Amino acid sequence: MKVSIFDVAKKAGLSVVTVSRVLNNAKTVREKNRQKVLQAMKELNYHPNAAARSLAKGKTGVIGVIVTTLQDSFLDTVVQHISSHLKQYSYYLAISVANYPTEVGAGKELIQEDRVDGLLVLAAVHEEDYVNELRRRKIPFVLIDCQNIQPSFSSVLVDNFQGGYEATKHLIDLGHTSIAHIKGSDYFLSAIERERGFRYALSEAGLKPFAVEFGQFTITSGYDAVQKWLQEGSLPTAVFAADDFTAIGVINALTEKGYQVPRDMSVVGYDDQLMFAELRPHLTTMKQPAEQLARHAVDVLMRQINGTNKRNITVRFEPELLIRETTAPVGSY
Amino acid sequence: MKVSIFDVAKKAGLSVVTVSRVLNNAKTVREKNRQKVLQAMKELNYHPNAAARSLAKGKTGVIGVIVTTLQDSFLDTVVQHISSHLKQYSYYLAISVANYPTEVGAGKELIQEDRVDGLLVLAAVHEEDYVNELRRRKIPFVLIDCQNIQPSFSSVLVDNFQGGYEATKHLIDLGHTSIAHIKGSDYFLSAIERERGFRYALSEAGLKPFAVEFGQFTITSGYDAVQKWLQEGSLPTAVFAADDFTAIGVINALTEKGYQVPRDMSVVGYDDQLMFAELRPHLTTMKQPAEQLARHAVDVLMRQINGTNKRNITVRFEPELLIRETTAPVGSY
DNA sequence: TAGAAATAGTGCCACGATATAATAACTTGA
DNA sequence: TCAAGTTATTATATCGTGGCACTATTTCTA
Repeated sequence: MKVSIFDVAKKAGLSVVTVSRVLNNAKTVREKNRQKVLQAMKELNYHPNAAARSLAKGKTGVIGVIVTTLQDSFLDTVVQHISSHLKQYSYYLAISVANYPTEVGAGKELIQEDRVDGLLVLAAVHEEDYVNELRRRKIPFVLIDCQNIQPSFSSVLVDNFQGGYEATKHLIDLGHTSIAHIKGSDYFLSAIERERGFRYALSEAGLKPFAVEFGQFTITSGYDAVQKWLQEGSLPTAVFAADDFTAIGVINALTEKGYQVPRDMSVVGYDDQLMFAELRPHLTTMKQPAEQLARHAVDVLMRQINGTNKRNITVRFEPELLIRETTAPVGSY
Repeated sequence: MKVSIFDVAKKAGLSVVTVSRVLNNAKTVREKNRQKVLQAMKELNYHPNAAARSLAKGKTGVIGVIVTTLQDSFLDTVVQHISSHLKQYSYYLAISVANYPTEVGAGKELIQEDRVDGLLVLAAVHEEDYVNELRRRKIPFVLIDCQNIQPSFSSVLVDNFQGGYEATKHLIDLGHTSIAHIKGSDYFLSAIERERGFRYALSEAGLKPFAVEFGQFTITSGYDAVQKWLQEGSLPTAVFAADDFTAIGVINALTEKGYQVPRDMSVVGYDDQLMFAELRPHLTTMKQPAEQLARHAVDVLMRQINGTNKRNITVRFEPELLIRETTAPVGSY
């Protein structure tokens, strides 16, 4: 029923081994025979069985991706790029949605049963234990946008301090002096770093924050901050929000009260979430280089798997400021 | 180095077969011995090798999911539910992001190399050929929210006609008589069905549409429709938007021009996209039962794989109207 | 306590490919 | 033309597990 390598060999009038050679691009096959084999494979519509191959080679051709949620366009984008980039290496993608904090040991089974040759860990939070386990088992892995920046791990991430700094600098350059920040959850290093960048930019300019509000990367965070300021009686002229959700919340609250952005307030977000791309006014935001991140992570992982990697390195990419419609020079209206 | 079933057998003082029996939950193992085996497995931290198992059993324990994009919260949610529901069956998830229309034969390799035991096809558009190929190869599959409703395929979907009908009925019940619809791309059956539901509800009430505008499930679609109406000089009092993005675009355009929702216009969306859940005013929308959909699809697929499924059935779920803040009785302000 | 039923164990092959090492077939040069 | 060297091919063992057909042992039942 099922065509195996034997059938191909028979049809081509050669041995199984020769067929295997062709499959694995071994050099020592006469061109004429190679053609015969290819022809036979085609006619029989033969495709090697992955399980048998894995068993014999000790490699699966599968990469596992551990991700806490798919409900985030930045992560989705990264995953999508990982997927397409892996294809170039003829690798497949197995996804384990971790659902933190319920499942801490996500993807464990993938490793234990030797289902994957390597792992990409996305945006994990408390990954130390997990990662040490991987290390102990000698499973190649690369951390993407994780907090753990131990130099002994392969890791790619985006410079959040720089992002916070640039976003704030942009507002300062527009002449704003009354600038607030709405933080992300302190739980995430990214939030802490962005705040640090914010504070640094201000102090560099000899300014003090109008306010620094708590938030959790949600629309509500931005909405509530504005409510609070209104109740207290005064608004800043500019806000650096820890992410696009927060920024949208800010704009939403302002619009609802009859204020306009950027006339009454300039707002900068973070992430360039696709879903908000079309909302008016178009959001000025910090874009993270998802594709670069994905590509680099995959490349590094592949080198680790092939053993051609010398040492582990943390690579830091720069975010990019996208100036759109929610920021304007102070008092320009 | 690597622990195999032999090591476990040795440690437990039993034969390999008995260990294998324990692994496969065969009945004929004395409880005492089963414990001995489990104990040995634990101590050695043994886990069966997936490749060897697949090869021997002819099953992989992996389900493939074909999806066109991860940038949609409805699909994401479905995938996430699939993932967690599969765990109950001890199955893993391999994802193939199709990127329609570039890659039509997505996931082909998954099948050809016997990497999966079955497939879940999400929201495919022109899947006839693809699906026929699956059928020919006798790969179990279930279509989720696909257009193809041939009764000979297993398929689960949400009743879009009903959704369109209910959304519109809600507006009619609120007293609206000037109701418009902004369509989704005609390309999708879901869009066509929702429009049909819309028209049916109106005609049932003896009403005519204020307008039916073209759209493509985007924020811009909604935004542009409002712009157009404003230019033409009059607005409907209510709008049924083909999806939440469109609805957000409508609200966005209105707010920008100083109109308020629902004071000046009632708006109903479709999908209950998570990302908009916190936006004010909270969107009245049609929620699709993502979890039910995922659960049922997985169950059916499992039954197909186990051969306990008699015949293929199309199951249609009902969407649910979530009345929130963007709809109000006509003239209530 | 015999006999039936449940439980364990043995050994061998299959699964579909690759690795290894031995063998065969070509080249090449003097 | 033939030995030496190189390239191509093949037979066989192997990867880790499950299936099968029996046999051996233990436990339960009447």
